[in-house]
Amino acid sequence: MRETGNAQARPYHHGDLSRALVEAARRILESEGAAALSLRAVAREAGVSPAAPYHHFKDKTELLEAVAHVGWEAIGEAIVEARRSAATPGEALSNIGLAYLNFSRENPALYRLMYDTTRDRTSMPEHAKQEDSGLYQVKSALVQAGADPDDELELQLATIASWCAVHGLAEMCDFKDFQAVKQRLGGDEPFLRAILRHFGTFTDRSAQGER
Amino acid sequence: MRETGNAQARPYHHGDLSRALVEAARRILESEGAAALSLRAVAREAGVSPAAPYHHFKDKTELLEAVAHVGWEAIGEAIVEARRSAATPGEALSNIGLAYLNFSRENPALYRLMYDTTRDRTSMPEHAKQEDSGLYQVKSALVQAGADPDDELELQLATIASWCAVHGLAEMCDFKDFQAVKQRLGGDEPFLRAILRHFGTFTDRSAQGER
DNA sequence: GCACTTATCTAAACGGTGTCAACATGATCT
DNA sequence: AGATCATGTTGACACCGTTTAGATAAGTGC
Repeated sequence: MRETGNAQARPYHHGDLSRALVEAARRILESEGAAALSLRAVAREAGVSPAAPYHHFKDKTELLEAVAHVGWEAIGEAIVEARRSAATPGEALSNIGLAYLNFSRENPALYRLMYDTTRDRTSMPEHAKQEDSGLYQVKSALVQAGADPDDELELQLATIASWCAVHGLAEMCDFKDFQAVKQRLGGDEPFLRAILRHFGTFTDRSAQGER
Repeated sequence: MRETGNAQARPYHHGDLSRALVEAARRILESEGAAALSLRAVAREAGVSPAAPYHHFKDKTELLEAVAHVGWEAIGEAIVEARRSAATPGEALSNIGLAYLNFSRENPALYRLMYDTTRDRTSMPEHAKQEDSGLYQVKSALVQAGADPDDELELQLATIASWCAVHGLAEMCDFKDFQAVKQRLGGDEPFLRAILRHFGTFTDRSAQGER
């Protein structure tokens, strides 16, 4: 009954709350920050009682994980897109890094939430393990940029290093201490590119030195 | 009055609570984790009422910052020591990185707390800005390892990159996804060394390729 | 149509939290 | 001595995550 309007199933009397809750959470995260993201606030924002979410998520944690999930999907899409639009393999690598960083700078609270939930489980988000996911695109981009595809160990090390480096940069890139350097380089993006270039794993291995 | 026993000033009737609170917090952090670190729990552990801490710290945040502070001091000392015990400039660089990583692995909850509080202020901990602090030792170690001391910009970029990379690795190094690689390399330390070697900024610039 | 089951939501409560105002205590100073 | 001020306690407040019990509405079988 009712128009099935929004594409996905809307099962019972309220409309599908779980989606509404996740969206409410994202809204709060953007407008008021992580400190204001209480279960009760999310329920309030969605117009239901504080206990309602417990019929859709066993925990506050589980709700946050759902929010993080959509975040990982979004950043994954941004990465595939960034890679596709690159001219050279070397550019693809730095584009991936830049896409990751742009996402984290545009959604800082969401990115922190994403990372906190994955860190609590001490394991990569599920997407990262699927070939088509956009997160482990780094590995194949490394190969295209000149890494030896037969040296699996070396490849994994380079991938892990890339991941760590770009995550660290994502968390620190807005530190005030870097402002002077940023200005000297002419803005945020040149700064990020410069730092990426210092990470061994984001540089072009095929020797013609991009850009 | 009373024996001045523990070296430092113990001003009023209880003994100096602020130090006791910080130590209580560290104890809780180690034994029960960050989730259990409430102001009330800290007060309980220190044997005072829940409101007592407010005469020494204006906030829970301010108490946590004090805890983080002693953490930064400790990691700084570990870094100077690690650098001192290095034979070559290249070894000094990787030793610094490794000391940082060892500290974060031995005190995971404390390290996370340290980083969370500095991140909330979006600026490096104060120690990092002092020449003798052990944190900006990276810069001078880079010079000794072959970086051009006159190119201030390049030097700062390399330092920032090192910092970001090692922080990212510190946060991710216990991910289960890396266990296979670790085993293949024969343990945690070889793994960490290998990743460090992939960070452009931690490699020896003086061309003789350490180890 | 009906009863019955099941999913969903509400109301009310519990223990825990950060914080504050009011008050008590004891050290220090003149 | 008394006054002052730093330090402590008590008790309250609003908010939090979570659970229990009960209301309501949708789907299912007759």
